[in-house]
Amino acid sequence: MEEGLRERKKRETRRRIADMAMGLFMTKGFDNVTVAEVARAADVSVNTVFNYFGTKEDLFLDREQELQESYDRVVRERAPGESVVEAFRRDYFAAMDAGDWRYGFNEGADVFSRLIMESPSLRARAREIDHLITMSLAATLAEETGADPDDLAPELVAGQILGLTRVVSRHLLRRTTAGEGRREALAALREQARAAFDRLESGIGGYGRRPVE
Amino acid sequence: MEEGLRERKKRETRRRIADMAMGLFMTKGFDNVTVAEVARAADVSVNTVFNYFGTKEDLFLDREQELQESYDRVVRERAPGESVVEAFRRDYFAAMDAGDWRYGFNEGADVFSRLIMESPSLRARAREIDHLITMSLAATLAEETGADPDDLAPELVAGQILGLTRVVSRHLLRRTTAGEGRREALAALREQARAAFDRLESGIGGYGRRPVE
DNA sequence: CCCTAAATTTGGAGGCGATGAAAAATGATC
DNA sequence: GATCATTTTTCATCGCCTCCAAATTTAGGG
Repeated sequence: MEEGLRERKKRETRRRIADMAMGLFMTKGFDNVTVAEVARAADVSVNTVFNYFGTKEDLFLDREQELQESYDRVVRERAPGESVVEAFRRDYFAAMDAGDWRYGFNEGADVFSRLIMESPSLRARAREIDHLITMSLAATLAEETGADPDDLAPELVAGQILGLTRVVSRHLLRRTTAGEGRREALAALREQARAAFDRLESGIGGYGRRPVE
Repeated sequence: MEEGLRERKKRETRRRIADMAMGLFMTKGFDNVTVAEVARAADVSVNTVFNYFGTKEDLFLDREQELQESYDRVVRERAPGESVVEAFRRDYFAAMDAGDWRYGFNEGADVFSRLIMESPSLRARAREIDHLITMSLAATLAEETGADPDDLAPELVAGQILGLTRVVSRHLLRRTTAGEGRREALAALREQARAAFDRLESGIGGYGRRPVE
């Protein structure tokens, strides 16, 4: 009894709902699709949709929660002699080469991101998830470094690192959206990511220093 | 015709709605107050409430938008020879001494913050405002430093600085909520804020470096 | 097979935030 | 005081979401 009929049907229903929803969102935009519409397309009742997904937003941002585990692993599996930032730098550049979806480097990530940007409720939910992921990473950092519970460093470091990846990846979206070829945009991004990580490592103490008159 | 009766009444109505709303929110919690309730308390119709405030959340977070201008000024009015981070450090510590509400140092900021934390929709809206403020600060930084439009430094620096203030200020809330006296909590916070700004200036390049085996 | 217990799905009623349009009230203007 | 513009109200409606009870489906044992 590895997997009963019940379990399989549940998994299938969940997937059918999510797939139908994504299809509708992609073609019509998130706010122009009602939950009733999704339910009809998936051939279930509205209540069943809310049975599997807490909110309409979760229909769209289903996979985002997996990121949490991914980032935690980057820290935990960093190499001997490697700092946390170095580990993320390595992970980020590897993701660029591999077209990893975690940082928005996959084909079609632009459509996905644009849909989020265009919907206030999706933006809000995405930010909430970002925050949860940051807190999770902070907890992992605190555990890995044996930090004091009152030490703010883990939370600050987590915020700075993830903030960096989000800003840099968002810039890629801006460029491709502006019509620039994906190839050139990625090449330019590599340089900007390098500079960003460098600045993160060496600090921004002198940034924008006003000259003495 | 400095100010007609019309203008005055509008201002009064707006204020009455905001005040009544805040009073209800404080005593019953944000999610336990309906817009209809606010309207009744302010003696207007529901539509009038939405006439003055775009959403229910804006009833609560009315003043937050002023922060934008405030942070921009910190950058623009930094002293000769002073870097951006130094200017914010100075502003932040001055605010601590003055009990400034901008960073949550005023009396009663804890109640305010707790209400935000406890309501998902308020949290979401607060984060959206945070993001807008960060983007505004980034634009100011770009202008002040004459940065290239493709330079990500302004956005990254803005995010790091404001992220720092939010994390540190949130820690004060955690401490006072835990029962610690405001006096001691503030004293401890000073040291933590100093460490946080130092780390921001000098970078986190070596953070969490795993020892070579 | 049949029966029962448990899980899943459904329908219906309703609350709440938000929008839109037309009617009513109020202030401004001449 | 009549007229015009603005503001407020009323009324209708939509969409997300919750709660509850009834109906359906599956699991497991006789």
